[in-house]
Amino acid sequence: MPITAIKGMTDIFSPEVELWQTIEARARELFESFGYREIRTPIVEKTELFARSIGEDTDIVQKEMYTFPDRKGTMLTLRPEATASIVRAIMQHRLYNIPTMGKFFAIGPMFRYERPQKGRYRQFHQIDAEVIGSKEPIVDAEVMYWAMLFLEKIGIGSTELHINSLGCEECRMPYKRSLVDYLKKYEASFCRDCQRRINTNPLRVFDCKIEKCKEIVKEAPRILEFLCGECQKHFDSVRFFLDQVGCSYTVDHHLVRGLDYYNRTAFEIIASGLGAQNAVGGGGRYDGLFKELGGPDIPAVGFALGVERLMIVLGENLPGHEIKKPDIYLIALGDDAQKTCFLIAQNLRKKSVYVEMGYELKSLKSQMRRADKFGASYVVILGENELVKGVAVLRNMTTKEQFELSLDGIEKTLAEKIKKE
RNA sequence: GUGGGUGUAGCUCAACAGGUUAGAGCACUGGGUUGUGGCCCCAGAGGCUGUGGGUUCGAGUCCCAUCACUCACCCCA
Repeated sequence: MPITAIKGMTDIFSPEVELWQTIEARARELFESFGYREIRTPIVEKTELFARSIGEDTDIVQKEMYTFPDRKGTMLTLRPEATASIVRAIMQHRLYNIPTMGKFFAIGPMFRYERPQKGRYRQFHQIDAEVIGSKEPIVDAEVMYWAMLFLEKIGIGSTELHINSLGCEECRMPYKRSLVDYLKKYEASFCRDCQRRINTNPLRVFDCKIEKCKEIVKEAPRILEFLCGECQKHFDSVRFFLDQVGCSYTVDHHLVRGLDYYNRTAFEIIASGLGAQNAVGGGGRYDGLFKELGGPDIPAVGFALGVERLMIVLGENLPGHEIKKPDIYLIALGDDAQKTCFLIAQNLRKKSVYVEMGYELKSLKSQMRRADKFGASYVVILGENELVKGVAVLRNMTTKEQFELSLDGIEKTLAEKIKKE
């Protein structure tokens, strides 16, 4: 096997690909009900876009991006997430000026140079949604509701919605200070990773899986106690609307997001069966991002679902997926018969009949076996004898009944027969 | 980047404590009377045992290295 796919990048083919198609179709349907419009942005962007939006100091930007110069030396990056590109596109085309266009969705591949493991790949796919132009908490709630409803619709019922508020600039700084002060007191007791985190990204200490660290963190100050009046009001309101639609959730004080642009509402959807990578989706509010990227001051909320992770969670409970079976399998015996069959096949397909045919001139027996493997409903046999008589044999594969059909207008006869069933 | 696990036929797996031409099931190809599928029967094809070294009279089996896959850390969807 000389050339294989790149590490962490997978080929998707039947029968899984059909499942991908339905998942995507369901997402599109549901987006439509909520008024989302699709947006397709390039997979490659200038590196600067991601560096500025996601944050220079984040892991994604520091060590996980596929970055390379193009032939003129411009630094480009394969998108590691969708939000930055979408925000860029909205700004570039001033889409925020169109009153009916505030909700966008995108489905496609993302790239991160990480060590692959269960539920984590270097090329992975996201279903992404972004709502721009409103700072209202009602939107946050609706966005989360979409995600939970979608999961339910595709058969993933047992998930947990975790929410938290990250506050705004005003309340986050005092909180961070207070948290760092607290953590520093116990610095020596933390694991090496956490000791590092205290300085680099103190909020992440909450995620540590080591018992000792968890123990200390339990008593740490909570962001929610530091929220300013506005942020508190916002968060309460988000909760109110979630309650109203019967969307259950847990407030997770430890929930932190790895991208710098989030503020206020942050959420994650956790599912079992995923191993260590247990989030099927996550998102939050990013009111400052447009401005940060040099655009107008436009508030926004968004989220992404990991398609591969959805697949893992669906696991065995995949919605039954029948691969389409041919209506007719054409068997030709001999060169002349094959020429006629070829024409019949194409004519039938023009009439939207699913036709398979034996391209190899093999024995009738082996062609019948192949027709059976395809699960064809009917087989049409055309050999020398039939050709002379100007007929073809039609065999019903379930009843085993067979009779001759005139070759004259045979496509019409067959197409009508198929459509009647 | 750091650890652990695993690499034998297209797939799923065998091969006693190192011992002849590495096996099975499924899948594949052909056949079981001239041109009729599923079940069954027969036959066939398919592997430099991931790769490279080493130990040994002898290595799929033991050792080292390397690569790939996988799980976990880290981080995230």
